[in-house]
Amino acid sequence: MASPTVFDLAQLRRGCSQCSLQQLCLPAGIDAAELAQLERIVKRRRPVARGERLFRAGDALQAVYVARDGAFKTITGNEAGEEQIVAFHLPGELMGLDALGSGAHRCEAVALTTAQVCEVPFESLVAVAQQLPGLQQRLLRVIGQSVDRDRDHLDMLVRRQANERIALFLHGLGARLRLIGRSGEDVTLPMSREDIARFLGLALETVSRGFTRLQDDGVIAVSGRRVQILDPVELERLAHGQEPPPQKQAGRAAR
Amino acid sequence: MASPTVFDLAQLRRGCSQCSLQQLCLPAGIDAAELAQLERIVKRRRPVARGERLFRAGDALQAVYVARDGAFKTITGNEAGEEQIVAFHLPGELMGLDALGSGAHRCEAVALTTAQVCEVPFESLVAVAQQLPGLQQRLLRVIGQSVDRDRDHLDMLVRRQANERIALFLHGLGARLRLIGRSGEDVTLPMSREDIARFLGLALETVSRGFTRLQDDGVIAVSGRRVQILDPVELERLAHGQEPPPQKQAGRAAR
DNA sequence: CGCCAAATTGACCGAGCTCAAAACGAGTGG
DNA sequence: CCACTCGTTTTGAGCTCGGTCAATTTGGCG
Repeated sequence: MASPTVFDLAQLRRGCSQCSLQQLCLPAGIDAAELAQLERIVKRRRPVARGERLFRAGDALQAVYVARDGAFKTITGNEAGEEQIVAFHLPGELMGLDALGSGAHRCEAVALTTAQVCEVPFESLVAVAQQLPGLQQRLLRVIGQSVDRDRDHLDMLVRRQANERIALFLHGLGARLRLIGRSGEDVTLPMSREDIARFLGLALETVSRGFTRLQDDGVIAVSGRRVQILDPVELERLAHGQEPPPQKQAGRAAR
Repeated sequence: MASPTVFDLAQLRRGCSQCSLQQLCLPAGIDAAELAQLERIVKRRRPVARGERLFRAGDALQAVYVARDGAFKTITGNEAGEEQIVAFHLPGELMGLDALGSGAHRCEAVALTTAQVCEVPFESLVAVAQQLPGLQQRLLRVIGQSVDRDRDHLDMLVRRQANERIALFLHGLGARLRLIGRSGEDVTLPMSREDIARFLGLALETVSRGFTRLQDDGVIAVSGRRVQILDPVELERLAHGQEPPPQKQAGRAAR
């Protein structure tokens, strides 16, 4: 929305050295010569359309992926057919590591919006990492960060009230958006209420009610997928399980 | 129980090449020369007592650990002070990888029973892996398997009924025990009901009731921490969300 | 303007949490 | 061998949070 979305071939060709995610993505902390070697194996793909899949469950591990912009969800199909959301992926966050254990993907990566994706053939990545200690360490760290996000997700699901989960979700999303230089206080959610519900282990109605509650309490302002964090401090309090103080500034009594 | 538990110094000194976990642990799939190089950096520690900690939250990443026998839990402290159980670790399953992302441990590893532990200094491990492609791949795979277990845990917690979680837990534990050559049908649980509850995101009373229910239905026999799987097929059905058939063989009507 | 998907709101109900008490088992000491 | 204690586990009873079903409302788009 903010920037023109014309099809910019030049931008498409830009390498890691000019990518705004350089400090967050695999290239972080390796020197110029090493960067060149990494760049040689990275493929940049043309835009991925909303709903398109990078890989499917059962696919052999060919490559790992990083979005330059846009957003993805990784999902697994419950044997009941219901889809469960494993993670959301923002730009700079690696996708495809779920195949490390068995060599085949356990989930599918679906684009939530149109997106630009870098693809790194896995064999080449491992081979290059073998030669470059810096990249090797970087790779382990990126994997670790992905595990950390999974852990945060887990913390969100265990023994937490619905409202707590929702606050935690908004809080965490804001923090990650700020990391990639976007506002964490004025967010246009790339995912539906149903996606959020399936991520948080709640019914979609509960998510909707939670949003409404936060709005009534003056913590956020919601308009469809646009969410503004009005009171980050209070949001953080709620995320950590504190009940809202009995009386609040915004008009809740007046319905 | 089966083998004498005298303090066996010789066994303590035995290297990876004679370890029964060789096929599951890091050494799997690397050749003899490589194995020797790995062995050089592995430290074997004397027994760890029940309740002892391998590392604490916030500790810098020094080493990763593998139990040769015994069992561990990794826990994180809820800010509320309540401990949340992140994972249980059986022999051959790596511990300490939670520090990969930030360089510091996010959780603590606590021994559930007396245990024998191998300690692998992390820096050395990475350095050796740098030189040995086989070990490098092995390391990534072991990390991946650990992520897979986390994923299974997550699947257990999201949108699953209490009874389903419990069945899934027993089923998964049995499968992992069978992998290390122990019976999956006759298990002495190393953890308390409370530990299980904190792992499954349930109240301990709910876990206890779930066990009783499974016993009443003739699926398992429970006696304290001893659990026998009487009907593995039915257990698997329950684990996958199927309700028990209306009429069961065992006497439930007769209380 | 009308259509369809997404989101909100309402009403009801049941799984599972909480509080409470009893039963059990493993030590410990007389 | 029994009595006593302490921790773990089981069982019971009631209530609440959040799921389910259903009816609107909203918003995007042809």
